Amino acid sequence: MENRTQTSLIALRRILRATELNARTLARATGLTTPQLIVLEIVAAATRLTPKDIAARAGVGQATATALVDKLEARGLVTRTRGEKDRRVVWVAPTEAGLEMLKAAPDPLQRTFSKQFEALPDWEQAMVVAALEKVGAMLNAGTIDASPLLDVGAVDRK
Amino acid sequence: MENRTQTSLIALRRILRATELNARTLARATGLTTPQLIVLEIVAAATRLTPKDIAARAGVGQATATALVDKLEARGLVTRTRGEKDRRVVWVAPTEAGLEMLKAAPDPLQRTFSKQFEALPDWEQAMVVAALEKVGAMLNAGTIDASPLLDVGAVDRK
DNA sequence: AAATTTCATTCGCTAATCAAATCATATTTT
DNA sequence: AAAATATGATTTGATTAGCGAATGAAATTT
Repeated sequence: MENRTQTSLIALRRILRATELNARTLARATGLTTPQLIVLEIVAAATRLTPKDIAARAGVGQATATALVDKLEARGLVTRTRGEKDRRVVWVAPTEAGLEMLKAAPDPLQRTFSKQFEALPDWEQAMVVAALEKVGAMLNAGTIDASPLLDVGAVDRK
Repeated sequence: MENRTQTSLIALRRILRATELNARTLARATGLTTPQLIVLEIVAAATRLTPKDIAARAGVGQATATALVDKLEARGLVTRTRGEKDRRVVWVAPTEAGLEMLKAAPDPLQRTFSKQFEALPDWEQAMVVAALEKVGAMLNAGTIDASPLLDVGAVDRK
């Protein structure tokens, strides 16, 4: 019974796999790619923000954010407006069409999850929440102090 | 309790985020990109297999698998050999250097997770396993759970 | 022997991503 | 005020990933 670690790792992978597949399906359904959809969600959630903010929230570079906004703008899902007070900034906002798109194609994975989660008995909901938070904490603990470990480095450095 | 759904979704996102960051860090440490590393892991776990197998296990097209093997071969991490019996097939196998690379830079996320998981009291291990499996099942309920595709190397291979 | 299937690879194309350079507009210093 | 510096967005140039269709080579089937 020692490979519970294995079992949990497999379960984790299955979760990752499911979300990955979901992203692709969703992308195909909306005609948008995953990164584009993420940006659209970010924009819609904030009602108005700059490319720099988008980059920070999406975890990509500014150049990439600009490129993604280009795509969305070309599709009429977001608009760009020069800042009045500071003309260097650009405000990106969702259009009606953009909001519609999100409403029409809500994240099916989230939907499925929510629906099933809410159907669980109370004790099981509590268990799932506790376990997920535990796992999240464990993984994040790793990322933070794993830096030295990661620099096993020079493996391929020149 | 509407809130618990939210909480669990947030926890899930945190887990996804952690794994994503991990992939990037790891890629940087090894000098390989994430897909390349995945392929290398698959190859190393199987000791010898065809591009077709790789494609199936990595969940990408055959053409993409070929391209990734190209990169790894150019770096001297894997070798290609024509099949003796059936000359259409190509056997891809890890080189010493390839195995070294994986040994030198093992997946830190898995490491951290395993370590912390094993430190948990028995009841909590059981809870985490149960919850992760539950979540996996819930997420997969929506999609068609392609079992062969789940066969992603290292972790779940003997 | 001819047709079909099966693999791997190549080709053309799109998308994501980054770093560095560029351009326009503040803000700060001298 | 003029010059220097800083900031924000974009452009440019490059690499990587990925797909589908076409190609080529080697079985296998008819």
